[in-house]
Amino acid sequence: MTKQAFGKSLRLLTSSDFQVVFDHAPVRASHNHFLILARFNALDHPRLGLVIGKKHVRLAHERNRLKRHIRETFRLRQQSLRGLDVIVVARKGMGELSNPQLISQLTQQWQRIERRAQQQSAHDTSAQGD
RNA sequence: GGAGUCGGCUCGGCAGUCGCUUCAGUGCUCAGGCAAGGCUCUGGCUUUGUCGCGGUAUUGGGGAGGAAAGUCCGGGCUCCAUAGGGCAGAGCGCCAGGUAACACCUGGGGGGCGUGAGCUCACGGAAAGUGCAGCAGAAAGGAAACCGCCUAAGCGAUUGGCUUCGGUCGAUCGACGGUAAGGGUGAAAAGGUGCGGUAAGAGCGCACCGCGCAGCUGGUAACAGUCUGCGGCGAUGGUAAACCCCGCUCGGAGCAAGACCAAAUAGGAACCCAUAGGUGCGGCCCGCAUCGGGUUCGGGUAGGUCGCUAGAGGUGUACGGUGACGUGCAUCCCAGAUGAAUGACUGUCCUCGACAGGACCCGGCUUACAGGCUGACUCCAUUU
RNA sequence: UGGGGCGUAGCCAAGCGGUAAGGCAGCGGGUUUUGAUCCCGUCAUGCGAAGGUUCGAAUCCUUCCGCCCCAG
Repeated sequence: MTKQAFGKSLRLLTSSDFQVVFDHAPVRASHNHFLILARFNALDHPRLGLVIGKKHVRLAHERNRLKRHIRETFRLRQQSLRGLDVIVVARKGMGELSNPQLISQLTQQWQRIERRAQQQSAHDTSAQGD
């Protein structure tokens, strides 16, 4: 039951949190409507940050809709994103996506992030082992 | 029944699962405070009780809009001086009222539109002054005469009769004379129609309509009138969203205002005294503050807390008022986030769901918008 | 969220009540053996959009649209 909660601890809260991820994000997934940046943290849970610019999505209720869906998809697969700080950046045209399109594209990109994070951590541990 | 006008309300419903935020209660944990006791080298250490920031779990409440929007006006609130004086500048503009205030609202007047219910209008002043009107046109403002019309008087030319040779009576022509009817230009050329009048014409005269001024009456007033009198009306053309005049209103910035706690970092901050000069306070001046000197120690970025929601508040009711609204009483508490919350999924029903998301708060205006419910009224048709 | 500014041809722009200058680019032509230079002509719809004031609006007023900047 507690596995799928989404409280304050699962979010990036300060601009320094954001800056750390922007400065060095080894895991990335790019899509032509949005971009996901991720970096390992020292915690046993993931954290999410959102950057939805007014430039790219003009209307406030559209921005809210995007944020809700991003948070929802993140919430439902937070177990597999364990140990990552993630930022989702909106690009132009994201607001034109319908809800089903948005959800399918988001889940695709989350899967890519998970695979790359696994590869990365496997590489790190083997390197440490050597 | 059809067509239409003006309002008011509402913004998918229900069930289940997983989530977000806030408030309250409870359990656990815990920075720390307080009280009492014990030990002690008088620094402290420790036990119990109690309060309890924060975290977490759980239970139960609350959780976007009519436009939350544009930021176009008006306020509250905060700081700047207590928000003051003058100039400059800006806004508003039929009248009366409502209001915290307004550019809003209500009622009334006037113009325009509609058969009507109704709708609509930045609607003070051009008889204080300055300016503007390209092109066209003769002329664009207290003017002028291009074409045209006229030849009565007067003037000039030619000429005839009469003559006492001074003139006098005619004819024809002219425009240097008269005219503003008509033509033409323009957005605009200075009352209209008819009759009279005249050489031709003209408010030149008259009638009716229109206009202006004064009075009277009604109305708080704007204004109105089958009212009375006067004025022929080239008095007084248009433009003030041109300058301007008149009347009224306005100090500036904004919650990223501002107050408090407070790592880092830099050296300053508070109080008293002095006030020439510099700087700041809204554009300027007045005015005020500060820089300067002395004395005393705290100051403040990241971050956090407050401001932050009980209010010109909602609902009901009684009374006053044509109404906007006001007053009294009763009752209710109805978002308060801060990397920023109302969602997702499943099922189901229907009329298949528009525009769209609070960020200090209110009152308006404007713009966007799929529907649904409902009240009052108008016109047309028809039935009984 | 609050505050401020700007929209004139493909680009850079002047004009701010009276038929919208100018430059670059483009197109057509001329000069030249060819090219560059130079000369001439051209850009039917254009003043961000819609209303209003005015005889007349890019210009004045109102509302809307788009873009940019500043304040953490």
